[in-house]
Amino acid sequence: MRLAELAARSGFSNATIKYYLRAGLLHPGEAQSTTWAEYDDSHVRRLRLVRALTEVAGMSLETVRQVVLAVEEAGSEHEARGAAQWALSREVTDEPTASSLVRVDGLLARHGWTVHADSPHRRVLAAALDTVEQLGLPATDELLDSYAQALRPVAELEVSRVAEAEDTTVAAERLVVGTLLYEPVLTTLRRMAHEAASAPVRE
Amino acid sequence: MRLAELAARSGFSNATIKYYLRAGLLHPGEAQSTTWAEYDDSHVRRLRLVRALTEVAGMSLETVRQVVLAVEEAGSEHEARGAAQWALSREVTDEPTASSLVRVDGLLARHGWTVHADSPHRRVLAAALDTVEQLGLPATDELLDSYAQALRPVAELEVSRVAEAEDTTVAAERLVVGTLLYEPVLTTLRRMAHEAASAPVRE
DNA sequence: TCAGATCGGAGAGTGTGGCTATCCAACATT
DNA sequence: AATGTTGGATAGCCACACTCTCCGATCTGA
Repeated sequence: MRLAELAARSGFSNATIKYYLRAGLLHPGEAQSTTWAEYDDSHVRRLRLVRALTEVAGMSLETVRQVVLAVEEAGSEHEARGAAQWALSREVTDEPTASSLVRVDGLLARHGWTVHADSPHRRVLAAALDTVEQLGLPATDELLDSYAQALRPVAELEVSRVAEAEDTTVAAERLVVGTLLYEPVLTTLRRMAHEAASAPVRE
Repeated sequence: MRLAELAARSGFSNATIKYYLRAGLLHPGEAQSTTWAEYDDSHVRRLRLVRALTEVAGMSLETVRQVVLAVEEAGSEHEARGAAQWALSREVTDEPTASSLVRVDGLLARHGWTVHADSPHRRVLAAALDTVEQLGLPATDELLDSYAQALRPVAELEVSRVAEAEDTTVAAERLVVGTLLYEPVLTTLRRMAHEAASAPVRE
């Protein structure tokens, strides 16, 4: 299909697709002549992915580009996971305090979770703990433990579903999409659970 | 304290604080004369809240403003919850499909959750389900049920902690801050759980 | 065959968000 | 009275995410 048809199918404007091509968010079509390039389903899927990551996950185009490149270059599911995690973790501006890092490591140890020592999540989580502490709402270990305990079966189910994927590229994409796109599902459900949990005292 | 001291204590620049005052993110200080206004701890706390909501929760200043106003005007915890939820829910551009709304309602019914019929979360969740479906990663009821089941005890613990608050304003603030600021904690823990759950197959 | 439409590509322009810098009159300080 | 600082208003700036305009090459219909 030509660019115009890709635009019609994806719902993006002609100009926006050109912009995404320039920005490296979309791989070029197969040039058939100077004025003719063939785009296929992979381009449609990519555009859907970009839309999902920007609109649902609220990511910037630059972050989307890094995630997309990481997924593309990954030769294995493991590699995809590592690259995607690096790309997904927000830049933590403030260095986390040592005490928060210790708390994170303690949490991991209590639950027997094996996480890479230089995994970005350790620092991201520690920084998040610092922030809530500064606002006078310190997270108790009890709360963190309940989070960890609740998430373990969920994570196992999710990982097992990703592992079913046929192809490496599909698996990598599924991993990233699943991690990111289910986050709004999870947080919205949590807010609903709050509403439900406080319902008895409602008017 | 004067504006300059508030700037020094909060870490924001003089100019930025003036900008926040204009934007309605920060309530004015008590004017002592034409060139002298008294700021207090409430201003320091507010600035910390703004920083937390923008930097950690990634919210726009306009959204922060709405949340802050909602919390300020709330006369009761219940009111604060309603106002905050309205403000917190992202603008859902696409209308959710009817079938997703049915799935959401089914989920709520299965778990006995009471949620307001016009709660924004129903539509937000349904729209999120539509999105993952479009990307070929449909959420099974099994997955949604496991999310809901995992989150219930967590939400109950969180709600009980908020209920301990002394003052209505403090309770409202705590509610919003808790809901929003613990989201990164939760999502980061989920990503860690993924890493831990797939560790056995790591190199 | 050839005039006009369409294509892909590149650069400049646009609008919004989040600050930042400059100016100003009023006041406080020495 | 001279100087410096304050709060308030206006305008400017920069990054992001497009969007518009132009261009030469090529495809298409009569």
